Amino acid sequence: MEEKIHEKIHWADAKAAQVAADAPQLIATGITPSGPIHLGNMREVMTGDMIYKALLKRGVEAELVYIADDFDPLRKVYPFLSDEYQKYIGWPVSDIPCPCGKHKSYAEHFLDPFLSAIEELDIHPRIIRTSEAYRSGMFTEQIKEALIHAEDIKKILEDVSGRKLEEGWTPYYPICAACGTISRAAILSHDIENHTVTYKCPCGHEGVSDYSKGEGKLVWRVDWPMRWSVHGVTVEPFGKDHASPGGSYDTGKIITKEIFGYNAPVPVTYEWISLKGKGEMHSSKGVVLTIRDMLDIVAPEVLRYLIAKTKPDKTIAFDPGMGLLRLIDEYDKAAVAGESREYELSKIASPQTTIPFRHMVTVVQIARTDDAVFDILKRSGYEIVDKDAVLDQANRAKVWLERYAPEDAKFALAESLPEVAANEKSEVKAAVVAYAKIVTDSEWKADVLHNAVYDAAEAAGITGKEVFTGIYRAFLGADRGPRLGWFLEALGREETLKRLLEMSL
RNA sequence: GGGCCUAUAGCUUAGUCAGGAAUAGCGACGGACUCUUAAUCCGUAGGCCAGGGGUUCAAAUCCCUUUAGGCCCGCCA
Repeated sequence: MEEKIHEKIHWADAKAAQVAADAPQLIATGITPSGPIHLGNMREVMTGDMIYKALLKRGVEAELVYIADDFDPLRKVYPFLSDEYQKYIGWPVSDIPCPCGKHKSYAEHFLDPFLSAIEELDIHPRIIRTSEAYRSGMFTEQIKEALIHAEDIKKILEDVSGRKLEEGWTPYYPICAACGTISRAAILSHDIENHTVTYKCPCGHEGVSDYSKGEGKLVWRVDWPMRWSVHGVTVEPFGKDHASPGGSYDTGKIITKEIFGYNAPVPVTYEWISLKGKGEMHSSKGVVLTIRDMLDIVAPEVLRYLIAKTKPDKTIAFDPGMGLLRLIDEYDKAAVAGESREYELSKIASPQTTIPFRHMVTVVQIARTDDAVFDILKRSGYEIVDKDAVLDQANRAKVWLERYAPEDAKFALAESLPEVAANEKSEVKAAVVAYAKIVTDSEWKADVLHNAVYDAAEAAGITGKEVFTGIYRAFLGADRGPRLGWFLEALGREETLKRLLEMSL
């Protein structure tokens, strides 16, 4: 009897259930720091982290590592680089000078902000730098095997991917002692005893490369399966580009088995994240929202929620405008309900506020100073538990308004009575002034203030709409604005009355 | 050219592996709160499951095909 059980299993738990529970698991993630590390890249690390947490929850021993592929060569002068970088093309990014001069290398320049960002996201992997791994000699035996079995590897690559490699192909690329590039140098001889090869670089230089000292690296399609075997990787998320048949996972699976005697990790393929209206994110094309950019406007748990709620094989079209507000609302709801698995995987131990982000967006547009933010919030009945958390949230709201908010989410408090209000019809002016009188002594509460509008309108014999518009014009010079009662509550009695009474002139 | 993935309500999406009455959220619409004004609560509508064909008692689900978009096969992680 096949009963169809439709209990919802979160993708991270489903993946975690695929691995052996009785053996320690190593989840590997990795990115090449050749440019700004963006939201799309972050999906890899977050995906790994969620599976890691799902494994721990199942009681499986697990570790998360982040492998920084800083030994990869710079491929071209990206749009964000100066032309001077032309001369570093082909160099390992760990050996290229930092663009800003503050970091040890080009690689660290991009790695540093990324590593601090993932800390904020409550992701704490062990960091492995490929350049250090190669130079430590930990791959020596495997590189030796790869060189010895170059023909076998070549055959696997040709069979599985269906392409043709040139005569004399080897999986090892030395770093040329003369030009510094990881080039397709021809390997002339291999001294197994002393783990060295002699090569002839396209630049003309002939030299010796000692692979126990990291004087060269394996080509990606061999490098990857080699690392699985050395590090003991059992689960690995990677982009869909690696996942196609004949792609590097397919070839890696066979290479790691036949050359290195190791079983390929459980694959987790993930889709790209695109920017709504702007297309996919590519650091090389300059279409990028870095993780730092994101954390400037979104709390880390919300970012985690975005990844947690979307299965890895689904494309995410991220909308940093109104879509972001929706996402935050959705997260807040999930947080209040407090029981979904998505929420569990998203929440982190960071300081929280109870203030809805949408409200904060209004508040920061009224407040001129940080202190004013606190005053307004207190007036609106919010308890300030953690001042720093509130200020963080206020800053995110400000940055959001500045960079991503659509025009109709923004308003500006006029310094004095706007012309459009001064020229208001006399009935409306009278009603607005009447409104001011009604609320002068009433309780300063949003719903009270809001309802009083209707009273004033009725008394004046005009519609509520006209009074609303009149009041918005008085403060914003616009016909619409944030929900009035809540807006005035935030603004405060004194300022409200002062401005409204100017309408009587 | 060869291979693969994706397509479900206006939007986001569950369900596809193991075929058995189409999920949910947002939005829209309607209502409630003395109330159209970025809130809350309640309710309603909205889908030939991309198109076509087939297998089956039964298809979003399996097979074939068409269309649209994406990815890989250029050693690029």
